Amino acid sequence: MVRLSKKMEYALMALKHFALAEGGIVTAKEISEKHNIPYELLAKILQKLKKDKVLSSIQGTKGGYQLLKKPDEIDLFFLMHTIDGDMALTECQCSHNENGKCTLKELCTIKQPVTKMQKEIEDIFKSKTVSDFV
Amino acid sequence: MVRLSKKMEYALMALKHFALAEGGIVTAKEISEKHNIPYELLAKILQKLKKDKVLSSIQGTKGGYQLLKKPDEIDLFFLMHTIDGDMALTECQCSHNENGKCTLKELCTIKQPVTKMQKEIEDIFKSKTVSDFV
DNA sequence: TTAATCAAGACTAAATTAGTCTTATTTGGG
DNA sequence: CCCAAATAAGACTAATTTAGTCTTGATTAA
Repeated sequence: MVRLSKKMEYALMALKHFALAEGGIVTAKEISEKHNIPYELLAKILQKLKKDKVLSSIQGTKGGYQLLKKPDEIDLFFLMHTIDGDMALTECQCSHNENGKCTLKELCTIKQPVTKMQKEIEDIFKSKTVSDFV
Repeated sequence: MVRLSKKMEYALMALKHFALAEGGIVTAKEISEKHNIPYELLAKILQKLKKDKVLSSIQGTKGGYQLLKKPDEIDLFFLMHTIDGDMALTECQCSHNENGKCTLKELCTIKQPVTKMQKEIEDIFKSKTVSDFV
């Protein structure tokens, strides 16, 4: 099954919200309530986005988050890495398995064409940015 | 995370095996042993492929499976449906949720662009056939 | 009759994903 | 100074999905 994680959906919804706020400060609570996203979960997503320099944060009362990058500078491939970690179509393609952890090893007879397909799907994700979702 | 299921990998490996057997009868056991695929799991995959007219089966001793379709007639989109069921990038895109089961409902603000992206990814799957994996 | 095979469904286990809880820390304002 | 509202971070639990196993039965060539 090929599917965006809930986290990715939430991240996109949140980033759309930030984009529409046009640089203003927005709190996790505001986004959580407006879009019906579990607060704690959203908070962690925003923290990840901060860690990867997509957002900046302001602590304390009157605090919140702000967009650091422009919506059209945030592509979905980057976002997937930030939110979900490695994106790979099959186990043997992802980076932490390059050194022979894939149980199929040389027995796996479909690796090459899968790699090609992987590339094509990655390109789709790279070609989409948050601005496409606003 | 976007990833092919193990079942899809196994199905592709098995179908490649059938393709190379050029119409000959192949048993589940043979494929299972040669490619290190759990027998019972593979057996169920082959049964699904039979149900969707990709393979035909012959029961009894000397039995086995045979390709019914040509490798280039079996595209990965069809295969995903056969093996994994619905393929949808987000919950609200998949057919069994059309009637309002998606918890985000109208609150979901990213539906349209996701639908477009979904279409592009589906097109990639439709453009690949088993013959690309042989 | 027996052994090898497909057929089918129930069951269990493992892995992943989603969501919650708890305990800080920061900071503006009364 | 203290409180309330906010971010920060990690442990924990729950739910879902995926992978794999077990069992029982039917078919058929030798």
